[in-house]
Amino acid sequence: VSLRHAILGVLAVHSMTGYDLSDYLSATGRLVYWPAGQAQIYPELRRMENEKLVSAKVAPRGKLAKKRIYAITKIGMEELQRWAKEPVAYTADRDPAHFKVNYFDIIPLERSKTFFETHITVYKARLNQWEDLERTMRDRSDAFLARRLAIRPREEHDAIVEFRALALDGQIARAKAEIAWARQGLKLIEDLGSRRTKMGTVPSKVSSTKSRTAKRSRA
Amino acid sequence: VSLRHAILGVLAVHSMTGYDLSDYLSATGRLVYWPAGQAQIYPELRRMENEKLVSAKVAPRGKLAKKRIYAITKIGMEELQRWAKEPVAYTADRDPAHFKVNYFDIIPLERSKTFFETHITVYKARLNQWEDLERTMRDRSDAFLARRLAIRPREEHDAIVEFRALALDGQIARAKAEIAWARQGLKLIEDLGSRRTKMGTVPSKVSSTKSRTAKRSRA
DNA sequence: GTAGTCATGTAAGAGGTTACATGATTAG
DNA sequence: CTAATCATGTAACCTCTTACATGACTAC
Repeated sequence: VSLRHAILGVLAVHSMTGYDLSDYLSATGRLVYWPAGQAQIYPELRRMENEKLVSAKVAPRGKLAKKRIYAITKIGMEELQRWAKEPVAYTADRDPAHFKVNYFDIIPLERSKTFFETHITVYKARLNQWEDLERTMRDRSDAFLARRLAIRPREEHDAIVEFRALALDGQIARAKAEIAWARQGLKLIEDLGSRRTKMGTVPSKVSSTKSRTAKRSRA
Repeated sequence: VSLRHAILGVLAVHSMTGYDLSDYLSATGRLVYWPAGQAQIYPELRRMENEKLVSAKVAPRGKLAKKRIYAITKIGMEELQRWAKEPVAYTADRDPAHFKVNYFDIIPLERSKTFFETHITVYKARLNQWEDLERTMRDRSDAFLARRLAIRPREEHDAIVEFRALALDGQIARAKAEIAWARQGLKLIEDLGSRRTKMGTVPSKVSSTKSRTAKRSRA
């Protein structure tokens, strides 16, 4: 149960509606990033309200409409701390991308190449995202962090920032590892391409991806 | 849908029962590692049978009992290839361990220390597991790989081994990144501990942030 | 003969995704 | 006036996990 604690983590800093919560959690560049759709948020908030982890204040929106602004309760704060202390449950890491590479011997090399290029693109985007966030955090210009710091004693500020940065470093390290791995993949494809040309068209120099029927055997 | 393709990947090399499949996929040191319980395997096999991706041969087991030995069909092989060519769907990576570190400012340093030590233990075990597997693969002593190679032309053997090794390298790189990150965490804790002099004490009582005024009561 | 393994399943539930439904409010 | 945004939800479905149910077989 981690969505619940992501919600508590946000509400501990700033009360907001379910709509805003979904927005906050799902947007990139957020200190508490745990993407969740409205279909997940609204029912969860109701459950949390029943368990007194959060409290809702019904506020008017315009003339007729209303909205429910959720705030964390004392019980909610305690639950957040209890969960933070608790060890994480390590689940088997099944990575669909890594897994798929097992079967690249039965597809054209061109496809594998595209795969690794996409992989690099995806993780470079994520890397940038995390690095940007860490920067706005370290110079204390992130609004959410500033608010978090404002409600905590000054002597804790360093620890708060360092732990948040460390959390981001975990994501950053992973992204870097994925990029390096994908580059290793591209290198392998190049090597195999110059060695054989049986399963698919191989761009040995510049891409001349015209015919797949070219069959050359070496040695 | 990836369990389905893990199953096809195994059956492409060796026909077996649902029981054996669950065993194979879930055991460490397996080339096709995609842990799945029987509750997942059996219904999936039935669905796959309906779609003609696999075929079952009912074989006797002892005198009265029977078992269903599943084999991959031509359609199944085609589906495996189709899926291998298809790009992977990248989902948001939510890592509960990285996420939790965000909240280490509200728990005792001792707890955080335990967390990182556990993290290192977990990923060292995984690292060993993958490295062992890669070794038994590279020297061609893995039984599953040997069987895979036996049914493929010799000139493909290198590519098969290299791609499987690459897949493992992805897991290995990730494990190494996690270990390095956790060590960074331990170092941070040491630094914070020496700054604070009081090791293992809660920074301050968690107070409700509901009131943004300076209303903090010590319970 | 009993314990552990082989073998096949069902039930319930957690967590997440996609799509749909509804209506008020605000910005241009 | 219209479109985008704010706001709250429901329904269906997918994947995975945990627990339970059943019974035959094998090793000791």
